[in-house]
Amino acid sequence: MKKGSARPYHHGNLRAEVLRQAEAALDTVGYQNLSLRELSRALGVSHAAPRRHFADKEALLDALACNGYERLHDKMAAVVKDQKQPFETALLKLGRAYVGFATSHVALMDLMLTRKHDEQASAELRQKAAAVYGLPIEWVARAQAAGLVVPGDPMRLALAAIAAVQGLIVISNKGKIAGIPVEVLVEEVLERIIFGLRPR
Amino acid sequence: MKKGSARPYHHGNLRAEVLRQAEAALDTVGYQNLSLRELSRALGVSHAAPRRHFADKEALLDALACNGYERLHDKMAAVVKDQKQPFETALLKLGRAYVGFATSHVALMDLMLTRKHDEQASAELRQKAAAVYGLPIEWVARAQAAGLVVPGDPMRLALAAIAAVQGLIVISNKGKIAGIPVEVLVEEVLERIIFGLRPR
DNA sequence: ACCTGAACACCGTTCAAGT
DNA sequence: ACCTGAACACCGTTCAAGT
Repeated sequence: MKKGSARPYHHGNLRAEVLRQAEAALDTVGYQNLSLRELSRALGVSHAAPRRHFADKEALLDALACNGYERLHDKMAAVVKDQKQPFETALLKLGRAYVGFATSHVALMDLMLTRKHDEQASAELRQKAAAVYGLPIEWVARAQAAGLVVPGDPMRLALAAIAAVQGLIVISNKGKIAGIPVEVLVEEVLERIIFGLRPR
Repeated sequence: MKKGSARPYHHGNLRAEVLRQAEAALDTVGYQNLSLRELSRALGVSHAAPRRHFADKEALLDALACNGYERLHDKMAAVVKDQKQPFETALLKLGRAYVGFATSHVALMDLMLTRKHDEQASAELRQKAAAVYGLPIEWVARAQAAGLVVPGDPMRLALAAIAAVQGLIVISNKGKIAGIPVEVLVEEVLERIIFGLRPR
């Protein structure tokens, strides 16, 4: 193989390539240990090249998290596309989708949660994260309109369900709690919470 | 040579000093950006000195997290010391204590949660974390014995409450969700979950 | 416009040597 | 036993220069 002849000077799609490579590395090294220099090396590019597309490491992490929230939202929105399914079904499906994403993208989810609270998080990231949490809130509001859920601020009512699902993921280790898969536990927990939301 | 001096070089008990300095730095820089060299500098000690007491940076973080779980457990155990208080009261107090600790030690809590899942986390850390989660489980078991909670595995029943409290903390930003203090929300959420645990 | 390569100021970790 | 100081192999970031 001839040195230097393997790649054109202008990579052409470096931004996308860096993101792809970074996410691939995420699950093996964790987001803490992502190295811009190592990513550049893996892509056969100088260590300063990514700078053209990401102002700094934070910007790359932000873009990764943003992309994650986008995919998570798409996945969740898809399972509640059918507006005619029962409220309980929709909420369970949303929980399952969230948990499914979290367990299959552990490091990415970790990054997403961490960056969402960062002072310097982009407005885009905040907006994409809010869209995810908006889905269950919307369904609670819908259920209220149908008289299936006690009256009150839909956001505050949905919070028990959202927090529980989020908490299960945080507490869990490699998708399990005390040996039981989170996929199983999320059903139990959500059913109990749905019961607690019923008009008395 | 018999020494009257309590400190061999610079510090008598470097281990304790490093831990203290590290926790002080935690809330200003976040656990991600803790630097052993900077801690050493602040303590007026060589950058290699802490190594005598902490095998590596992970060991220091592990010790910090361990210490955190110990204090959290003490705080939670104290509020349920009175074995005669009602089940609901005890669970609410446990939730408040957990949230109170988390909101007043944001960076430390972040570290504790992260390290608990780490492959290389010490057995001591795991045990101390488990003790914390054992407290609400114990109270669910107690309530079951009194016929106040539906039958079933106490751990799985307590999980909705534990997960919800944990989730509120993770979702929250600087102790608030949508502008509402987590201290307020945790009461609402726990009351709803307690309702869901009642025998039907 | 996009990328390189040297330079700078930091890290964590190791280790022979000092006290 | 406890700590130092130099050394090593990494970082992220900056910037003049190349294509």
